[in-house]
Amino acid sequence: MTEREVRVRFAPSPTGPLHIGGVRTALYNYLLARKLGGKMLLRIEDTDQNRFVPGAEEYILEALAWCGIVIDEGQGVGGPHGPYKQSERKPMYKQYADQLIADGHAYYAFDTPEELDAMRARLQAAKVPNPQYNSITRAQMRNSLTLPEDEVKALLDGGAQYVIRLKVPRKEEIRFQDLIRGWVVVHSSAVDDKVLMKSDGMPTYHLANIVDDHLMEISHVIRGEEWLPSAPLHVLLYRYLGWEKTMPQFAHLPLLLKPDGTGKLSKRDGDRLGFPVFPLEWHGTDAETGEATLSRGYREDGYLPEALVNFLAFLGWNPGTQQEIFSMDELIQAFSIERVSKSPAKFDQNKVKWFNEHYLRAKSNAELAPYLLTALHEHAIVCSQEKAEQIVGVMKERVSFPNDFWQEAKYFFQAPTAYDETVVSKKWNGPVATALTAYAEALPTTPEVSAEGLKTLFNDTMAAQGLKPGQVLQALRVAVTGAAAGPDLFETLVILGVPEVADRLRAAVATIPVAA
RNA sequence: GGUCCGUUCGUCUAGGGGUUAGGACAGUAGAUUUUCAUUCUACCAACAGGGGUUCGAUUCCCCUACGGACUACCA
Repeated sequence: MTEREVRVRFAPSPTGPLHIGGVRTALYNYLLARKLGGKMLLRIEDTDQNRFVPGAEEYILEALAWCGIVIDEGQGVGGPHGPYKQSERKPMYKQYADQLIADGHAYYAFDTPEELDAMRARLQAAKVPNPQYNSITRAQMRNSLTLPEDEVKALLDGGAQYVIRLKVPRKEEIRFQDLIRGWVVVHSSAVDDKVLMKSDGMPTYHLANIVDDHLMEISHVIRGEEWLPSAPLHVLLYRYLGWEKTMPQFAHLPLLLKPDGTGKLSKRDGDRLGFPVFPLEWHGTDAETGEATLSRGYREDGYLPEALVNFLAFLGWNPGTQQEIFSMDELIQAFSIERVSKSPAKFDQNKVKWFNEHYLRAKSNAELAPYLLTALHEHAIVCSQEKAEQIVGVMKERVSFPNDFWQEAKYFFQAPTAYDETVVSKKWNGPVATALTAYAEALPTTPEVSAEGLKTLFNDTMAAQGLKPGQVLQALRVAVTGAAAGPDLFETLVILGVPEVADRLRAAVATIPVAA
């Protein structure tokens, strides 16, 4: 390949929310495009009108944007090769099917679904290993290869329903080089006479895909492994259409597998597995019952897009170095399609979580504060930006998701209504209660409202009470927060503020009974 | 069933004819910490099996097993 502009495309079907495997496919396409200075296209493959799902296209656009995958050309962006939605390109495909027929590489088929079923049943009964419409069986079917010319003409003129099928040669080795797998060789007898044009006048995936990739000057086709079996068919199409010289290079990505059992990760696995398989939340309807369904999304679950992207990039690829943390720009620099592995990868929930914690901790308090503020707002709690930043600052080391901030930091806004039993029973007693009362009294006199200042005051007060700080510390935390564990206690007190701490101490001493 | 693809620690993977088979996540233990978490340190843990080729194979070849994808007028 010399001097050809690199143009890759992500071509999903709008049949529902884009799932995480699709996001990875898009990501690899994007990384390659950027790495090689090429273009990333987005094409919507909606040739199946029955499976169209409203909102799916918008979802795809939003999900890619959230992940930071930028589309250079295509649906939602525009460009010189539009339209980028196949249903809007419908009139463009027929001529290529006609050309194939004229060249003897395709033919009309008039078989009804019932006739096709009957054929398959017949072959099955005859123990034919692989029942298909092919170079052998087409001789027994009703098509323009078996029917007299005038009858075919009459059928076509009479408006009979027909499809156009590719005439796959009987004995031919079809080979192509896959960027990830090397040479792949398939015998043409394993490929059936695929339908190219459906009876509703729409092309099938195979035709539309090849025509569009050609017209859009796609240089690399990077897609999931589920397409590998039909790649030989696509090679045939390029050849018969006369486009073999500019045929894109293929790269078939290994699949993403379910973390538990076996099989590829599917849209349905979401709730069952307890983690999202979609980038964004999806409001759908159950196909059977028609009831509204809600599928979790990484975004709503509190994952940072950079964490998801970093994790996904490493599922099936690695740079060959020990570095694991990569920003999008670093991924672009390091990416190469040759280093994509051949074997499928199981989804690892722990690893995504780890990536998320990493990116969460790397964020500034100012960046994190909005997450807390949003939750606070939902609970009608007013909080300053400054205080929110302080809180996330002490909390970010201990949470996995920004969504956890509210839950973990509740006591900054609400005085405890219950006190941790274990600590109370072990650490709470008369002298401790007295000492805490003394501390509450002393607090307003502290020369310095800082973690250091409050700690010094605490130590001095305890000394005066004849107690060691360690004997009272735990009780202090429980009295103020209700919890047994949390971030640095004196930092917490500073954020709470002296008057509030003093109030809470008095309340605790008044409510917690002293063991006899 | 048929065709195709795949197989290194529990998971993601590095490596590659001669290595103590490396890293990360998880797990375990310890250190630090007023606590939990963080952080740090250590430990645990793998070349699916069988044949070749070779002085030598986890690495190359073949077979078997296992896993997966595909096998629609769905993509």
